[in-house]
Amino acid sequence: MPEARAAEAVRVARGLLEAEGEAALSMRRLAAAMGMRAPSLYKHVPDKAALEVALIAAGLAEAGAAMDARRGSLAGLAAAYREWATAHPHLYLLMTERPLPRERLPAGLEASAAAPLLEVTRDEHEARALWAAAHGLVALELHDRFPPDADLDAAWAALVAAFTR
Amino acid sequence: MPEARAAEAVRVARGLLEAEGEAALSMRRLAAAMGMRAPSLYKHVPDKAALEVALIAAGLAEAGAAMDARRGSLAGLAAAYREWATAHPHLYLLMTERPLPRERLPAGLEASAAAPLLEVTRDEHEARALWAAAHGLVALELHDRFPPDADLDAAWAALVAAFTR
DNA sequence: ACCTGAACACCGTTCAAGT
DNA sequence: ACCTGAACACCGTTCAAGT
Repeated sequence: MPEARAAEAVRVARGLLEAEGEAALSMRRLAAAMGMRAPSLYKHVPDKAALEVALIAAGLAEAGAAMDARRGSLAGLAAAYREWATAHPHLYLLMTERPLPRERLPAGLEASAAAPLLEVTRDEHEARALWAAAHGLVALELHDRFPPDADLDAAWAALVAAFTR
Repeated sequence: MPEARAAEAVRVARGLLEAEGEAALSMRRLAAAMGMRAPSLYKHVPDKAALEVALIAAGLAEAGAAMDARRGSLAGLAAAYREWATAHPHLYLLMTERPLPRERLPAGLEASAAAPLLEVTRDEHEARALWAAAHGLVALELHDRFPPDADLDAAWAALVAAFTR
């Protein structure tokens, strides 16, 4: 897919998503931002799902790198996870609230994003539980599901404590 | 809101949501299922958001009751949470993936749904972390985000172990 | 009191037609 | 090769009009 104009579509799509949220990521809005009409987009990109796959892949790589930079400590990884997600809330939710399109993703991407967590846990099952816990805290925060007075720093500390010994 | 026809709208809306998912819960589909056109719905219900609030309130009450029935044991609560959520996947996601409309919800509903978790943890922060962990596992499962060969029973066991002592 | 069609401002996508 | 308008099958919502 990545001919010059397709790469531009992905770049502009990410800007729309991050700046204005999921609702702004429409083929009509994107086309307008590129100076064309929606049908023309289909000469450069197969469909909207392909655009989303490209955004998901980029997000996974970046989030993985952010965690890799804090490799080794559970508390550091948790902080890196929360920071990356809250810095890219709309992209984060796009990455986690639909099935992972594994066959359209670069080989090894999922595994390399998960590696820092596996390193810091006993086994894959504990790594899965830890990932889910971090995801749950982030997702509920991003969706404004906690009471307004909830102390989320304390909740993260409790999570880290639970998975430490 | 709950005049006879409004109550029917909520009932039929829940049927559509649970049977066919979020996309089926449209004002046009709902109206058709009730033998009318979409604009007529607005004589009985303020808007789609009000319908969703009614569904969320019902879901919270039911999930709370399911957990109340397994009060006391962390493992039992975790199992009750997972079972209720996977039995009502579309309603569960509707309940958790948007801000809680607290001012339109029956008083005390949120607190009573949270009570069984508070009972089994050290403090509110640990309760929050535990809820988030359970939510994360459920949400990632419902969205098909785990590898197809992931052992989710083992992940739930690891979660329970982490929060036990 | 209740329901309607028409309309408005949107979606993703296809396709014949224009340059 | 690239872009277009028109169309199709959808959204939530408003409103004047009908019974």
